[in-house]
Amino acid sequence: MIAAAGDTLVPVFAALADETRWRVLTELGRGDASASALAGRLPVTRQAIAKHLAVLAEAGLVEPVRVGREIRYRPLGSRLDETARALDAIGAEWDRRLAEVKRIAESL
Amino acid sequence: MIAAAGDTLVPVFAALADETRWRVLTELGRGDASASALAGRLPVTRQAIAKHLAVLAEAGLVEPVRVGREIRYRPLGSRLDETARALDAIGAEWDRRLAEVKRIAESL
DNA sequence: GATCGATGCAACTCAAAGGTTGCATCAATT
DNA sequence: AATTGATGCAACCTTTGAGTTGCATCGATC
Repeated sequence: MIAAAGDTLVPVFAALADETRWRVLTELGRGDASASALAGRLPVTRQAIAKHLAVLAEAGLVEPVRVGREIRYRPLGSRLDETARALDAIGAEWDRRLAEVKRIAESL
Repeated sequence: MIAAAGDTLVPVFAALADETRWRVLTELGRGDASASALAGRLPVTRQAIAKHLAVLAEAGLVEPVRVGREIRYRPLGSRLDETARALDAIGAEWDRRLAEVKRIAESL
């Protein structure tokens, strides 16, 4: 089960591993916004924002919503929830193994 | 609160955003191991493994344990737990905002 | 239908990161 | 003390990714 981590999770972590993308996500957390709108609030060009949004969309963290002639992006919590559960499971397994090692060590 | 994500979390995500590091973590999940031991099981050199372990240790995901003349590494669940909780909180906030938007939209 | 604001695509630069080879060093055992 | 297996450091190569500029295109409004 832990081996399945690499399949879908790595792109999500890669998407979350960039400071600028977090600023994008934080802005989107205040309300859906287009690439052009985001470019007005962050110190990077619109094209850079567009690339970041593509990465985030590919990872399933945001969703494009067409509004008139612009495309707004909406943050999706579901993928974050899945990721959180996966991390919880792995962390718990590590802790379980560590506890077992300690138990055996103490029983000597 | 969501702005605090970038401070400690980004290095963790960066550490988890690499396929090889997941293979290292998976191996460590089977039991503590040294860089040399891991190099024997994975298709990369010992130096590459050492770099990965340094990244993982810097992120607080593994911990070095000296055993005789070798240094074994142990996976730590605590940092994963923290990360999972942070993701949960952010995801919940997004969902809350989305629900509110929908509620307002329906009340028109 | 002309215009204006928005997105889309392509080529380019630059720095960071994964990986390698080679050599130095350190600690435990004999 | 000599040896052997392990870690540590440094230089180097190559690929990836963030960011830019420039131009093309598309869609809504006037």
